[in-house]
Amino acid sequence: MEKENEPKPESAQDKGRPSRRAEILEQARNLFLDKGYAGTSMSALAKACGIQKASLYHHFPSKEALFIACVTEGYDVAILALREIQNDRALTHEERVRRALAEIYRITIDSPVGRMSPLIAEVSRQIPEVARAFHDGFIIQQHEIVNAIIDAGIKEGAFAAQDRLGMEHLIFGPIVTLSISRQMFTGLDTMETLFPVARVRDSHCDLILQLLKKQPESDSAA
Amino acid sequence: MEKENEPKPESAQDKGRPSRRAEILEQARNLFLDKGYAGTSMSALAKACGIQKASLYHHFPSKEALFIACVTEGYDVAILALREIQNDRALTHEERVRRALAEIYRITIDSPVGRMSPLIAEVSRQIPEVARAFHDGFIIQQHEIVNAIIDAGIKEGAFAAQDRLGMEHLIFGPIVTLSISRQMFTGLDTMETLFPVARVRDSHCDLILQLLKKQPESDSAA
DNA sequence: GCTAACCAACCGTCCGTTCGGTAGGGTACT
DNA sequence: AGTACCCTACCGAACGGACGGTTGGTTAGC
Repeated sequence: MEKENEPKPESAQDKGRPSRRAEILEQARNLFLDKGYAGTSMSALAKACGIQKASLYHHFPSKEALFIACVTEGYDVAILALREIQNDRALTHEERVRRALAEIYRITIDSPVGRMSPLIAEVSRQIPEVARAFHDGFIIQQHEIVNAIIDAGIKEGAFAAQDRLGMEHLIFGPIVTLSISRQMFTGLDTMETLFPVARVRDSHCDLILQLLKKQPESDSAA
Repeated sequence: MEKENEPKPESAQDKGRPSRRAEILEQARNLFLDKGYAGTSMSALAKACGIQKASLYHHFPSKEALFIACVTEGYDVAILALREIQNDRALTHEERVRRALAEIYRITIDSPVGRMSPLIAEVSRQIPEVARAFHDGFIIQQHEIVNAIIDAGIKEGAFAAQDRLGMEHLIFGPIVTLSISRQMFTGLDTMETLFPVARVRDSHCDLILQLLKKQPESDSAA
């Protein structure tokens, strides 16, 4: 029951039409994000797709396999956009940080993949491979790119050398938390006051650059 | 069905014994945090408490009411500890920030209430009052206290005036995200490398204080 | 005529909830 | 002292319905 989750031969989706499989995945992502994993039933998903429940099992062997596909298929393009910013030689170091930050905000708040953190936290105990895939394929990639961008700035003298781990958490922490807060507090009147994307993003970016551009405090050089 | 959720007369728990109601709440919190809302069944909860499922309905009118009690009962003490730090006149401004940060880390990562963000994100659409209660009783309180601590430092010239909204997100963002990441990636080998509580906390605190103690960049004076 | 795609109907299980009942401690009236 | 009564706490059993998953059969395009 645990070892039958081959990710499908993928041989039939190169036709021109959007393919039922892709539509199922999109509807499933919406439902999972809205109701959680256990709160989403295969019957409800079938109804949302306008097909019978049994037809879902033609495309995916189980609910679990379908969920894994939801998580693992889709963050490649997100990472690709970040890589392009990382390798864009026409940008200054500061501008590259600004672009990368803006892109991570876009990914984490607007795209389904970015909004899946609470969902993965929900199922991480029951389906550990989901956490592993999300970690290796998404989190690690993002952290590596940001580290490389900052390292390049330090090597060329544009940035001060701050503590690596602290800077990572200072960059990703506010973005992930903003995304989750906006999911939690959708509909509350104070949502746009406390969690406005554009204002937080700009202010966040300014503060990060203050830290990167300043001379370190003298202590803890290493 | 929505208006019968009075928090119980509370007249019978002043006996010496720990009260069944409190034990149900504790077990429920553990299960909800582990399996999610929809993933936690009343049968499993009853078994964890060592009583019959029907007995749960003697103490709580429904699963939903029980969950609301789980969220709303318990963060009073957490907020109280923060208030004490805020009002401790013996501390320097910098030391007060360090203590407050450390306390928020403790609350958010160690206490059940602090770890409930993904859970609330899961049910916020179906039970909006949970999100409202968590927001008003926990999030807003914490933000107010941190703002007051920083304002006091600014007023006495100890801190530079940084953008309020950005600083809030820079303070709470990494903590909440660290808590959720540690829940998501429990069991992964890189967990303690990428998300170690003590190291992140100390580095985070240093960086925040760098921003508070430095002179602002000259632009955007309010 | 083969096969991928789809469907109606169904399986056993578990869900949240309800019902009726009982054991026991406290009053209160006789 | 006896007993009738109530209340809290709990239990066993069952409810209707929804769950994830399966079956066997039909359709439609190559």
